[in-house]
Amino acid sequence: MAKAITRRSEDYSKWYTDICLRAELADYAPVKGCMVIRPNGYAIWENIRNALDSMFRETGHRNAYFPLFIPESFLKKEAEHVEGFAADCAVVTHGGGKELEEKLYIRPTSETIIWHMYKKWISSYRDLPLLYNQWANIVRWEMRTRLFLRTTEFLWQEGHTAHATEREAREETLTMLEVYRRFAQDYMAMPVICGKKTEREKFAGAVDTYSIEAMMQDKRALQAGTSHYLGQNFARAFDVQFQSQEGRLEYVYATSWGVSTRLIGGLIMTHSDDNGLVLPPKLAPTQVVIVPIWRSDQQRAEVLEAAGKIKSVLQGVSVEIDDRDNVSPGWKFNDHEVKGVPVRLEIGPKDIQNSQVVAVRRDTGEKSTTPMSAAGEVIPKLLSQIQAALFNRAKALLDDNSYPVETYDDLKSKVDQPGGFLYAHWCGGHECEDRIARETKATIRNIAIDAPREEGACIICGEPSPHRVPFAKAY
RNA sequence: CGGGGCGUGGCGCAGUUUGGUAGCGCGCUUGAAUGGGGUUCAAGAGGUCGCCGGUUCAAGUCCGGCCGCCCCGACCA
Repeated sequence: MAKAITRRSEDYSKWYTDICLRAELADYAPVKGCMVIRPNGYAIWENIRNALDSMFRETGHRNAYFPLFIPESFLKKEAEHVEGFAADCAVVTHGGGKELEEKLYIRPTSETIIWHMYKKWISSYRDLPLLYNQWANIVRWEMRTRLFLRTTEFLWQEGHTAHATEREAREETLTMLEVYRRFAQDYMAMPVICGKKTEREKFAGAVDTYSIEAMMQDKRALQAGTSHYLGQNFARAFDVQFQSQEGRLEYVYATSWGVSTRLIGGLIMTHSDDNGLVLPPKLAPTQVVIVPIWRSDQQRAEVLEAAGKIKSVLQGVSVEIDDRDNVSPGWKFNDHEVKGVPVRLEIGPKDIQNSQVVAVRRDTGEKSTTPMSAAGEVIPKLLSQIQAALFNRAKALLDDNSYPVETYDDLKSKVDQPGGFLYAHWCGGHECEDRIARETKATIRNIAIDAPREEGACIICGEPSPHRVPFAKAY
């Protein structure tokens, strides 16, 4: 018996790490806080990237690439931004064996260098909007790291757009938030709540930050994507003005938005179980694995031939035939379970005889028998059923663990056990929010744009509150 | 930065208390049988015990120093 995966009930955090390592998604790199994304993990990232990339294209964006190094002076141009990021940066002081005249920061995010360039490219309303995105790596010197969820270096996508009007920029911010919501729901099978971050939680340099927030199986929140309305902050800092149709000189309005490899952490903690990784079919690198079973060489040939036929019938489905001869079928079952392949097909001599195939769902473990002739229709259908079932299960967890709390004592007693999203009245004041965060470690995840109006009193100060906001502990 | 843990074949660990020929399990290689839920047997390969210094006839083990990683917390996506 190989070493078992730690059970969620025993140690959720250890379980998470076990999944990452055992499913061979990632491994620890020699540098503290850094990880290697292994092919199994990277293939998921590629699927995420491909899906998002086409959604970005459909909304009019183009990809570009900006450099890794940012001159120190750039980072200092926007006051809040430097305060938020400067301390978390890796800094290059030497190059080519000489001390540099100006230090180079490894980008923690690219607003500054991008807005430096936008100044060159924007002079008229005719140059707007600029709708750029880049896929890149960034570095933030975090104190405490966790595979995928928070690593020193990580991969992400950052959109940076420039607009002539506030209205247009605000629309863009919400459009991209909606893209993220749709992606989370349709591809990751991960339901999220959308809304605006509080002042305390917003991005350094933004006017408004919006986020999608998911609930993990331990009922903690995961901020899974952010979309910022930057107003004219960066345009002013980098002096990016344009001449409007009316001939006035105006500062450009900006947005930025991003998701990262953290999404893979979210994917793991949303769907996986004590037996290993569980992946939604739409993002699974291998959607179907065929495990052929044989004894004699003749059976081997027959079974492999049947497996090949099934594979060829499943056009548009990512199918792998596991024909390894050095491990037993039972070993393979386990292996693909740990690695999260959504559907396993077993084909052995018995099945050949009955001209059928046995299908096993990763999410439920349910076995079914399908006539080989029907596999072409049944299997794709099964994959979409799994995709839907995963979403429904996650949605049920989110719904079942979102509930109102009426008093601060109530919140305090429930924030750890049972946990979840605790909806409470809040006056909107920074002090009340801060006290709750300090004393309970629960933060306001976001404020729904269409939060139903409900008059109430702040659970801290008693001042009027127009609606409830969700408090939760977050990753 | 504070607290905890760990550094010994590829991986997981024992051995350190009481100094005396470096071990176990898994994996790997070869062969045979096996094959519908982590298969069995046999034979092999593989280690300057994190680094530097000291004590000693003799150090994985004792002493001093250093380095690194992981986990928990403060910071954050």
